[in-house]
Amino acid sequence: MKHDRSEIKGDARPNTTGLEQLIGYNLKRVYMLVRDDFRASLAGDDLSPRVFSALSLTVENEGITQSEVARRLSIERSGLVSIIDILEERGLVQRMPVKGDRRAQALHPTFKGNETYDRALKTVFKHEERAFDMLSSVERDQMMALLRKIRAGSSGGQD
Amino acid sequence: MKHDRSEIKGDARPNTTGLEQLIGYNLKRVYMLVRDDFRASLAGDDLSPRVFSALSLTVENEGITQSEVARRLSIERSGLVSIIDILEERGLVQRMPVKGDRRAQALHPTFKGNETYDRALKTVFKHEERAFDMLSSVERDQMMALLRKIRAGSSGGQD
DNA sequence: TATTGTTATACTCTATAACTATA
DNA sequence: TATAGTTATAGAGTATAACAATA
Repeated sequence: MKHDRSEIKGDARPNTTGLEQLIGYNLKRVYMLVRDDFRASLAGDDLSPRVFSALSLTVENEGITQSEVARRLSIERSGLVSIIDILEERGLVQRMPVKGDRRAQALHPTFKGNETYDRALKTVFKHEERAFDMLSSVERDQMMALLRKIRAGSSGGQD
Repeated sequence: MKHDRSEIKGDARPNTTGLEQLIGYNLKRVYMLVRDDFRASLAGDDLSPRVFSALSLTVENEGITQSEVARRLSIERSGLVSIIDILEERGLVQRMPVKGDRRAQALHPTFKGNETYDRALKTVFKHEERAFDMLSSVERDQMMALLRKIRAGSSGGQD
């Protein structure tokens, strides 16, 4: 039997075993911490993470199509519909025809959309400041570099 | 207007703006990549991430109560019930009475539970090897250290 | 044939509230 | 009063399959 625990009493087992030794588990816990703070931060502007990210891509890439947004966020086209619906109902984004391809819908931010995004982005910067304030500037750069390296190294993790 | 895009044509905008500059967004994308590979890895043993983590805590802390498992995983007690149900139905874990507190249920791994965990843990190690194989040994240690520092620095992120 | 946007549908994960039996 | 386990329920978030219009 591999798990002979007869010599270990109660909780004396070191946390070098089990979940805590796994990078993936620590990654999950950190992701959840950061996500919760992110969500709470943007709740004031009534923006969910999904809606914020779609707004961001629209503002930063005026005229982008829905399919392209879905591709960049790695979600299904079908799932994006309700997100754009929300942005359009709130007057932050407009669906407009694409000349040359009558299937596609180009997404354009409204003035209010740009304003809302600018405000939200400031909120997000404050959130990042808070969420990672236990890291030094060098450590944050390290973190970003490691995350980018993992994304670049995983097949299909480009965008 | 802050977002004057008149001087930027098409997609020429550098990706130092928007989502890609955020640690949180890169964290999310990496988490999703790793989670998908983790899930696919354990699918062969018919274990979801949730079930695996509960099994892990049970094997590593024989006699742990449901409430304690929920606390350590930062999920609600109510959500744990179905997870333990699955483990018990599959004969991997047994609910047993706690002497001195008749409200509590102590969780004990069965022989099969220990076996299954050992096998699953090997699978998970292979998954981690694969998911982070673009990082050097030093970089993996860096990553782990950074993640632990973030958890330690966030209020309530101890366990 | 393939792609865009869309709808309908279902499934996973999780949170909340309420209940019971104990403490 | 507070806690452990449980049930019922509802809400996100996401994936799949199918469809009409267009390429």
